[in-house]
Amino acid sequence: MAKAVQQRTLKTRTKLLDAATAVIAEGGYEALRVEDVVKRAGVAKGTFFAHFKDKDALMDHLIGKEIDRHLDQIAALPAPRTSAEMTDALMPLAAFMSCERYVFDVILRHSGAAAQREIGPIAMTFGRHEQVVTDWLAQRPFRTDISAQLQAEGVQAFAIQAISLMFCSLHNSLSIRERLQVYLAAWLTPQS
Amino acid sequence: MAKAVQQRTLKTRTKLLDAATAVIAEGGYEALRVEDVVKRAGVAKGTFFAHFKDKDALMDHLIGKEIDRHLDQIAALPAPRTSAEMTDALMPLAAFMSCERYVFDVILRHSGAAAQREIGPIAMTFGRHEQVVTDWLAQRPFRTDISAQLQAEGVQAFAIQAISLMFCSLHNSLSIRERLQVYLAAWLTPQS
DNA sequence: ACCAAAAAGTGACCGCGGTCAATTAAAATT
DNA sequence: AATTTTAATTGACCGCGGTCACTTTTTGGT
Repeated sequence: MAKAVQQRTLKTRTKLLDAATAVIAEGGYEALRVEDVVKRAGVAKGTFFAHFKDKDALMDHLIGKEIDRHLDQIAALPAPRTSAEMTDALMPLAAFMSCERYVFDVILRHSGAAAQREIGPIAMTFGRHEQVVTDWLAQRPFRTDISAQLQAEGVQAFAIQAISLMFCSLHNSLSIRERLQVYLAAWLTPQS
Repeated sequence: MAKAVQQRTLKTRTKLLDAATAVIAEGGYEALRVEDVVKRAGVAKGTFFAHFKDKDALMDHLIGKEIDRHLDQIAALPAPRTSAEMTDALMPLAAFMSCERYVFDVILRHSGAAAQREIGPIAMTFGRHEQVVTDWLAQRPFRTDISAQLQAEGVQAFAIQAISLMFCSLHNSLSIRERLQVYLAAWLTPQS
């Protein structure tokens, strides 16, 4: 069996990823065209699709990597003691997720994988995110009537909602931070 | 000024919508091709795009209409007295929203409109949904430490989350109903 | 009834994601 | 070293959403 992958493959993949990163640096995620990427990488179009199932898979990879970077930062933080602290801790990630409408759409599309086999980078980060928040909540329980895991799922749901409403003209009076703060307070420290 | 729209226009529009409905009835939303629709309607391709900004606008219209139908049913219901009753009341809508992965994606993409002018049918239904739930909550408060409006926003966030996780292999042990039931109980009737 | 202006409709064309039979390069076998 | 086998790459091609200069139809004014 040994090495089934050739170095050539890795080199091509690196060229493609570097080219994609450069294209995105110039025009953002939405403006990325596969044809631009392959031209820049100096390979044929078909080669791209031998490395990535489709354009979405490339986005999944790149955006997933970026989310992971933010999660590294978040995981290194001490467990927040209040819902306000938790809001602050989650904000950098939320800011990235909302940097482009297209990026947010890609994230939502990939947040859950239909089949066990197809769990991609972004879906992985959602699992990781849930774990990080669950660990926080296990350390410093905000409310005790429901499990930390359930609370973490709620935190995720509210983060999505806060970002969604930021893109909505009917509800854009509050910033993501302000809205998330209100949600988390109501969810993690109910007063009745 | 008088009538700027000709009957011809309405007739063509009807033909397009009927054709689209027929195509969807045969192969579902995801399989809809604009070319099939115009062929069936007996008009040219360009005509389609004179009536709908793009394919997404057609989907927005058709799916929005379907959601509205469900909201009519829901609005006619008496205000639920428990979170379990609310879950039951919302389930038919949730079932439609999750009938196809593609449909759910379209709904998420259109749930908020970027500009005030561009509020489409689906975005309207989200406003209406929020209003219906807010009215319920105002009648029979579940918790009183936060506003009915805020509670309604949370209900929406959890409904989305419950559907999302149904499409996710990592979390598909529970049905939408079971998961939504747990969420709403924790959100509307916290015990601490 | 006639004509000019406005509205509606047409279809060849383009952009771009994605495919696949053919080609080339690398590894395995003799 | 020559040959077979397997992996990687290529680019012409396709499908389908979307555009636009042009034609046809309707309308409103005279």
